[in-house]
Amino acid sequence: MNPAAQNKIIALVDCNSFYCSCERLFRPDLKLRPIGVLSNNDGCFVSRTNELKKLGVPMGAPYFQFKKICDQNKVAVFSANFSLYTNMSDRVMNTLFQFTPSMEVYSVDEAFLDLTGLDEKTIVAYAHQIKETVERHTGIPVGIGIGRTKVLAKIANRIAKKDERYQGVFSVLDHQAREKALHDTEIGDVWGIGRQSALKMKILGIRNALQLKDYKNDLLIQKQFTKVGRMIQDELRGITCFPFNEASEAKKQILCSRTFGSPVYSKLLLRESIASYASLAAEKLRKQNSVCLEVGIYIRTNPHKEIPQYAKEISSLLSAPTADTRKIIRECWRLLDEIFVNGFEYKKALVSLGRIQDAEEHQIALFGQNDSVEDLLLMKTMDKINLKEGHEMIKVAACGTKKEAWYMKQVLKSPRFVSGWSELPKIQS
DNA sequence: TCTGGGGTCCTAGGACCC
DNA sequence: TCTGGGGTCCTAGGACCC
Repeated sequence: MNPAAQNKIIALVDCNSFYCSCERLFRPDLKLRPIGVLSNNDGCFVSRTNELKKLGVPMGAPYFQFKKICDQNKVAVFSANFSLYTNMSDRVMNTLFQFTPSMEVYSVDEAFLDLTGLDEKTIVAYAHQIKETVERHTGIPVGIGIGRTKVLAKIANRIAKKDERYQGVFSVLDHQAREKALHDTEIGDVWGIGRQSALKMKILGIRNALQLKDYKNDLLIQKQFTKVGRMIQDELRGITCFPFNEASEAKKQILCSRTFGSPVYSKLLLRESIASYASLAAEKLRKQNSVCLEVGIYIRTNPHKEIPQYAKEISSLLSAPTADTRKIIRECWRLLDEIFVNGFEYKKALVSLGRIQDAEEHQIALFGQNDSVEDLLLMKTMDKINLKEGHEMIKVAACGTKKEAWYMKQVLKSPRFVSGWSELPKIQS
C-alpha cells in the first residue's frame, strides 16, 4: 500500500449558515439579529443563523407555522435569492483556490482541500489563516475541519463549528483527539448515515462513530448497510474510500421543478409552466455541453391538503439526442397529454432530462433527426443573450408571457446586490 | 392561505441470452 | 420422462446528501 495514502490531510471548509450570511453581508444592521432564508415560494426554512436555531425553528420547517415566533423575536426572514448565493459562492471558492491547487467544490457552501504534504504541526494555524482570508475577502464566515479522510474531516468540521473553544478550526489528525471526537459524535451525525441507517445501527449497539469504527464484524456492516456503509466505516479508520474529485463532472440527470405560487387547474397553464421548466433544464444541459435522449415530466396535487389527490410521472426516449429547447418542450407536452387528468388542483410540475451524453461524442441517430447546425446556433445565441441581458430576456413563446398562477411567490426577496446594476447598495452621503 | 429543489449511488430482481 | 446454470443488462425504488 502506498504509505502516503494513509497520511493524507483533508480539510473541509464549510460556510456558516451560508444563505443567511450572504443576506447579512449587505445588511450590517442585521449583525446581531436572527436571520432565516426560505425555500422557493417562501415555503420552508432552508438556512438559519444560530440565533434562529436557538429559537427552536428546525431545518425545513414551514414558515407559516413559525411566523408568530419570527415576528415576536424580530427575525429577519428572506425569500431565497439564488443568484446572490451562487455569486458569493464563486468568490469564496476562488479565495480558497489560492491555498491549494487540489480542491473539490462539494456544494455551494462547501469545499474539500487536499493539504497533504504540509507540516502537521502547523496545519491548524494554516487553517486559521485560510479562514481569516476568506472572511476578509468575502465577508462569509467559515468553519474548517481537518482529518485523514473526507468522513473524518466532516466530523472535525462539526466540532469546529459547535465548540467555541476551537474558534472555527478543528483537527482530528492526532490519534487521541480523533478517538475523543468519534466518541462524541452520534452515529446519526456521521456523514452518510441517515435516519434509517442510524436506527439500524443502534439495534446493533452502535451509538457513536467510535463504535462503528471499532465494530468487529465488517461483513455484517456490508450486508446491512451495503458497500457505502463499509466505506464509511473504513473512512473512520483513516482509509480513503471516497476519492477526491477535482474536476466537476457533467450531470447525468438534470431536473427542474417548482411548486406553484397558486394552484393550477387548466392544462393550458400546466403546459406553460412545463415549457418554462423545460427551458431552464435545456439551458443547463447546453451549459455543460451535453445532449439528452430521455425526457420526463411529473405533475401532482398538493399532498398537504385534504383534496382529491393525483400524482403521475412519465418519461420517454427521443428518436435522437437533443439539446434543443423546442424539441424538449414538444416532447414534454406530448407526455402531458398522456397523463393530464381534468378536475384536479395541481400544485407542482417537474421536468427531467436523462440519458445525458456529451454533445460531441454522442452517437448519430440512425432514424431520428439530429439537431441541425442552425438549431444549435439559435440555441447558443439565445443562451448568450440571456447570459448578458438577464435571465429569460429571450424565451420560447410556449412559456407564456403573463405572470400566471404558477409563478413563484417571493415576497421577502432581497435586491440583487451583486448581479443587477440597478439594485446595487446605495451609500448615503 | 400556507409545507423546496436538485442531485448521486447502491441493490434486488426481472428479462434475456447461451 | 420430467424442467440447468451462469452471466449480463436494465430498472425501480430506497437511502442519502446539501
